Amino acid sequence: MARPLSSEKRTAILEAATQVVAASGTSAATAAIAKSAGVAEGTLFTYFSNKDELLNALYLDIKSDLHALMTRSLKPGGELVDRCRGVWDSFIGWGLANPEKAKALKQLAVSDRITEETRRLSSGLSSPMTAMFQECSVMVVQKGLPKTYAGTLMSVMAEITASYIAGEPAKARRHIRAGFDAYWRAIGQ
Amino acid sequence: MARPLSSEKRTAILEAATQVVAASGTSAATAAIAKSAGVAEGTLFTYFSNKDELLNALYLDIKSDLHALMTRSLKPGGELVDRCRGVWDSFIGWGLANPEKAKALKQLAVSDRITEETRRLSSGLSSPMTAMFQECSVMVVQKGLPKTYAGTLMSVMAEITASYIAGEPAKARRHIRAGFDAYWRAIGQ
Amino acid sequence: MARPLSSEKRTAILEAATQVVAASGTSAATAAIAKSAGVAEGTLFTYFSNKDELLNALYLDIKSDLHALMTRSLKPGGELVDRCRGVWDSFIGWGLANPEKAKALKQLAVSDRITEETRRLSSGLSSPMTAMFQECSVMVVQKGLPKTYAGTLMSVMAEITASYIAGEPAKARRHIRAGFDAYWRAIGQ
Amino acid sequence: MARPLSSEKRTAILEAATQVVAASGTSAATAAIAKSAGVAEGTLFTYFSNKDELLNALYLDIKSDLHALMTRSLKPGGELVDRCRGVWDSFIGWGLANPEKAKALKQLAVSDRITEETRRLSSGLSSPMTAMFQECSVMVVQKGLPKTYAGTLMSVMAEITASYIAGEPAKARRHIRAGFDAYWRAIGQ
DNA sequence: AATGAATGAGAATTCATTCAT
DNA sequence: AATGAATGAATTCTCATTCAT
Repeated sequence: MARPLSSEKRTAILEAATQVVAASGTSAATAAIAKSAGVAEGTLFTYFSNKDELLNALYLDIKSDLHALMTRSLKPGGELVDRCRGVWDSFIGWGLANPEKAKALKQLAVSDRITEETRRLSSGLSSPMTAMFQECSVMVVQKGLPKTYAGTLMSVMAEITASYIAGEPAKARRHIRAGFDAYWRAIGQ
Repeated sequence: MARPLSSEKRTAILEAATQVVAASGTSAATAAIAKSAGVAEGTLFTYFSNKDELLNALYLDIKSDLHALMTRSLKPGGELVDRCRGVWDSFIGWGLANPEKAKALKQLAVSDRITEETRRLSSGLSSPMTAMFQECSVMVVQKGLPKTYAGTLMSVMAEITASYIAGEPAKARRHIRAGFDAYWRAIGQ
Repeated sequence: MARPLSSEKRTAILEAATQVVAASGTSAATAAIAKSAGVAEGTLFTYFSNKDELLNALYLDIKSDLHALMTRSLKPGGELVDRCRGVWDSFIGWGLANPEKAKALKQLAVSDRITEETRRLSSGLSSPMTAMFQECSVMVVQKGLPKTYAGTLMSVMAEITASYIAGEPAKARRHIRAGFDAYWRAIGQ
Repeated sequence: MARPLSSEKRTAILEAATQVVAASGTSAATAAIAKSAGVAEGTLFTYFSNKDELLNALYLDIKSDLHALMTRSLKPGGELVDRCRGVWDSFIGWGLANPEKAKALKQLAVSDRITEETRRLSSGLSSPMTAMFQECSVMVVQKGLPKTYAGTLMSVMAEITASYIAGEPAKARRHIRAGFDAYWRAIGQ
């Protein structure tokens, strides 16, 4: 007993899982993840009782990271449009700075191994952001769109913007700006 | 000439694959697909030389189905906005009418088992639609967005619209209309 | 009914089997043999009721070919040593002229799919040769060796001679002569 | 350090493989080998990464065993003929004492799953024996035979001697003596 | 707690043989 | 008789998970 679970090891496993899932999808072998984390195959299972639990934890971990960043970048006050643009910028910036996390997240998002519970938990992560998108909901509903539309749309539009940037890194700034403008035309004022 | 390869059987396998991939993703077992198609495990491999070939064929098959419908719904002439709305409507209508195909397609689209070649083939399927989105490219480029933006954006916006409809089937009409209006604000005129 | 079994087709299958077994051993697929013979997969089974029967027939076929040649080259009369040398020469000549048959035969000889019955049948094939080796048996028995030693030894010594020739084709004549001389020292006078 | 790889288990697998390959050839199922070794099907693959590796390891293992014995029986000094006879005796003795190893070796020797590399490794196993056959090479070359003839011929002549002994075990001594005498007439003095 | 060997239930694929045409 | 699609048992190998050390 004695030795407590090491959070370093847990982190190492999650980081390794990010790389490996980004590269090979959710069918990545747990042995490959353990090896990449520098721990034994069996050790992985003292931190996560099975592969699904690991994948769900990874999903939450990456989402937390993303939301933490976006929340940090959300200075209260100012025009709604400016705050939204700030979130948009940091959202895309995160994807460019963390391509492996972004890729892993994409894989996890479509996997049926991520439970509804996990998805629910992840969407409740960032209250400041939630609040901001709630402010948007008035505009959005006036247009006949569902309340949560602003958040959902930003997520998918940011993603396609990121993929255009991946193809033309030199034009990143233009894509970011034009992408947000399109977004705002769709839902803003 | 012995028993000829039966296109019914090929179709049955593709249909079974649609169901099974929709339910379990691309990790679905070929045995499960064969069983669901009512053929022997080995028979699957007389129609598709291996699993990857089956998945790629399935991707093309579903895409063809979708594009065929959208092309049919594309009456030449008339305002660009009206033609775009027609495509939008039939795109979403197809997803609602073929939820399994839509779900399977989503899984296939993110799988790295679908080759670049297949993706290329599938995007060249519907020339009338390609032409329509090319008409959009002028507007889109004026807004600083990439040439292919109109098609890409419609695809993701239609998809989120479909998911809202799935949650509130009664409001389908409203979602479809409001969704397209948002789309057109983003890229149109 | 009508059409009788075509001996051409039977021959084609045996020839194809020779090639394919030479190349891939007795684990060669019957489908590969049929294809190489230019007949349908199923047709093979109207000529040979199963794979083992085909392999045994092939063994006998090749052995017959070999024995026929050696019997032809056996002119009656003359010294025993000269007749033996004649058989030796034609034995090795056959292997050099029919490398695929030789290779297939080698594979078949060690396979446990060739029955004892087949092996027995094959050794009784050439009576003139049997007679010659029986003449040898006197010498051989005087040396404390088993009666059938002369035939057995020639078979293995010729085979290693052939493999040396395969490595140094230019020295074929010398290998053939020196090989026989060694053989005759072992069992002759 | 968890359970260490057990050399007992490795040995058990190789022994099981010997039996099974002797009985069924190289097409023996890995499952059958594992079962016969008393380990799980998967365990075989922690000791040998695939079937070919197992077969090659088995080939080397049996050859080592054989060469070790023959090397042990090779007392330095004395006449060449006596040393050769010693090797001959122990070669045949090994085959009689280890019929399964002998049979498995025969199957492996003709299989194309045994690589050139493995064959090369195996022939370099016993340097004392190599040296002895090199001493023979002078005699052999004088007779117009290839340098390596002595070793090659002993191998095949011993093998046919062993098979005669298998048919008449009571006459083992006579076969062994007469066989070697024939061998020595062929290549000696 | 950490390790990694052991396990055995699948997974994809092959293939001899059958059988509808 | 000839064809080749259909069959399903068998094969090699993988992998999440367990468990002895």
